[in-house]
Amino acid sequence: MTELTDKKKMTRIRTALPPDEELYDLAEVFKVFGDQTRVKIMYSILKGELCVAEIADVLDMTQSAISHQLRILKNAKLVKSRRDGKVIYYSLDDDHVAQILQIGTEHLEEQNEKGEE
Amino acid sequence: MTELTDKKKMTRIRTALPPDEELYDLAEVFKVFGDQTRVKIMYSILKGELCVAEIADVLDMTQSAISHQLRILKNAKLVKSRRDGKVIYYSLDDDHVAQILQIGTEHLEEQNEKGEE
DNA sequence: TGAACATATTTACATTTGTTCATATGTATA
DNA sequence: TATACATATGAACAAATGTAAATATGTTCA
Repeated sequence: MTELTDKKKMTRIRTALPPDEELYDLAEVFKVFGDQTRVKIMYSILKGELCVAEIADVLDMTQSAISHQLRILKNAKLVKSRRDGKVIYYSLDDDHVAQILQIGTEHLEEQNEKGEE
Repeated sequence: MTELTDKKKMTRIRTALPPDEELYDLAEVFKVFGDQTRVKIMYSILKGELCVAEIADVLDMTQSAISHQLRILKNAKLVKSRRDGKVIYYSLDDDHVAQILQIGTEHLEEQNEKGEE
């Protein structure tokens, strides 16, 4: 007599999952990574801080658009800011941000290699 | 005579960015990570493969919903599948997927610690 | 082959998300 | 304090995204 699914095993796996709240937060963080403009902003400040106007110049977008995305990035704690007079400089908040960008890029490269075979 | 932005510096940074197509693809991958259900699915199969019905059982969701999300995960090459009779088993596609989940979780923990201070 | 089962797909809908334009806030300095 | 400058915000709209219900596909085995 076999069951469709091994209830005990499924319960074990379900119990081992991180709490819902943590998984929710995790998804929220990745959601912030999931936009081309924001990825570009993060890459722009990967090597050093830039102010809003500079980022807008690099990406050739309006100051308003950049400011909006920077707020989202800052709320998610992916970037931090520092004021110097009337200029506000933005940089990546912690090392994990660069790491995630890096591993994501590696993943893409690996998948591309696989695809070429 | 100072400029608002140092055009040469901005051009240098702009030129150093990965090509647009790559940044687009990167954002697309993270977009797939940016959903609670998909994060849960990936965590469910972190330690070993499961079939659709089992995942549906673990997450207490319909088979249809899980199947939809699995297709999105598979298109993004985040999970792979293997058929055994009529059952299809899903597992993480490559090690980067687990790494990204891991670093994302670390990021959250670090930010939570900062917040508690 | 046909019935039963596991998974996939289609369609339609509601919600979320990104962008733009206009305007507001806050800071430095004359 | 008035002005100029750098950045932030609000509202409105278009586009992308997730979900649910119904149905289709593909596989096994009697």
